[in-house]
Amino acid sequence: MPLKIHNTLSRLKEDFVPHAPGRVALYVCGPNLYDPIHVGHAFSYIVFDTVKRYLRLRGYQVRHVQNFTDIEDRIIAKAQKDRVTIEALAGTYIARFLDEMDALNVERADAYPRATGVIPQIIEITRGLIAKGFAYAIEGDVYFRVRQDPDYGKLSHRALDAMEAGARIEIDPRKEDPMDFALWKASKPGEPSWDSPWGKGRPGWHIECSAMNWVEHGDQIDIHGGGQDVIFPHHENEIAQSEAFTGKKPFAKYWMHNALLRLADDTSAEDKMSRHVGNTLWVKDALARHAPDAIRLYLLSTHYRTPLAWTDADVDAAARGLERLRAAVKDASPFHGAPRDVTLLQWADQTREKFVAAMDDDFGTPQAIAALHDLAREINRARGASAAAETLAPAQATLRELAGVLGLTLAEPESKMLQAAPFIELLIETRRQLRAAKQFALADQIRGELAKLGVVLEDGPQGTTWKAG
RNA sequence: GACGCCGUGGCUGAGCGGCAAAAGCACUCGGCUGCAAACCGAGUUAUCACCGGUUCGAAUCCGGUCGGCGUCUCCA
Repeated sequence: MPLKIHNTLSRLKEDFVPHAPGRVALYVCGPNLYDPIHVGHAFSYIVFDTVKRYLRLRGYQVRHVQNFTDIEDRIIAKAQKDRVTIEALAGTYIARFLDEMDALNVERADAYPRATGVIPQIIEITRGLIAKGFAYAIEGDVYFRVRQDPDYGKLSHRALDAMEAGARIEIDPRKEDPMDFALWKASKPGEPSWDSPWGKGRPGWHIECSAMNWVEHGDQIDIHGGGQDVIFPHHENEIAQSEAFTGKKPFAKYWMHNALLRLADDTSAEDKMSRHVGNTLWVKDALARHAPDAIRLYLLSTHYRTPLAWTDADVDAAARGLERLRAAVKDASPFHGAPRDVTLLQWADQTREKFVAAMDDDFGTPQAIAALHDLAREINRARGASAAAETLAPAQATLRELAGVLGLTLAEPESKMLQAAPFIELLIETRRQLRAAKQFALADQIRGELAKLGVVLEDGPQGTTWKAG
């Protein structure tokens, strides 16, 4: 069975066949560096991190490129407001971005090109487009001539004439068509600028992605990803520029767009999370409240093309579900009573099949997660029946591996009570002796008092363990 | 106005023409335990928004209604 991917271009699920067998060129839209990222961004990056991990499980060699847009109107404005250079501003947010991605177990991309790093190529593409009649220069600006591109609108499925009716920005009378967009903008005094054949200026908003793709991947790529909010105009324009410049179609074979995360606010109205609207939850704040695994499990529990409204209560519910998966991969029982049982192995194999079938269908993470829960239950059941370690281990390895495809570590959360550990162990030992002496009232008191301090004791056949509650 | 998306048990959320409508959270009862927790088992909440149609058969397809949402040069 082939992997199927929903392609925004065709609005259909298509069999995935990359240009080069076994290799995938993946480009994911990265952040504009004028602010930290919020969990909506993180959702997109987690989705495509999962896509990448799954492609690898499917045997593909993936080259993943993610851009940093470090020159743009808002960045310039923010840098001026903060009285720093755009380089310094970008550097600050890039460092923070990488830290936050690491924390969320989002694998690093193979390359992180920056818009300001591809200025010569941007100029080259712009010149090429002018030479081919796809662009024109006016007073230091260069615009793309949308009427020259008969395919314009094919990604967002819009007709040029229909769009003009809804245009709500002031029309620049110098442009041949209101929909023509800037490839290069003449710089205003005090703004960062680069020399070009059209005078001092800087890139428009869309051209940098065409240039970075061209530099990192070449004329054509396999998968281009991003949020649904950048389908138009950003990706539409990117296609127009790239295909007009290289003459090769399609620029990207599969366009994947994740639905937008919403944030339920106090009035219970749910709006798209957006830096412009102001209803954002910074990744940093989300990480302060929730474990990375819980955040990922929560975000992936809905299909990536279905809108999701973030609530802390739902993330907490996901965290409790995560506990079951964690419990299943804990150390196997050291008892050797039961014979090695093949039933559990069959469950593991079946889970792998269900997982792959779910992910093959346009990355069906909700069903993939359900399969993981099914396997966890079987493992726990087998352990409850005193299954031997060698029976549990292969199934646990499968669970770990598949959870890993979703970027879940299943690691115990870092204890904030490491300092207290020796004292807790001491209390546990004291309590063990009390229990041995049937002094249950005192033993229960210790357990109860520790619980109040956020330490949960669990008595098992092999003794008592504790965790931060 | 144009182009789309969504409405499934208390909550989250799969399924998208035909096995008893996944899975998680919550809840109830039972097992295990000195008692708990964790885990396991059993179970309760579903007129699949509403109306009509197509079909042997629809949550799933078609038409309409109501409600919610996205994009239409700020946006992951």
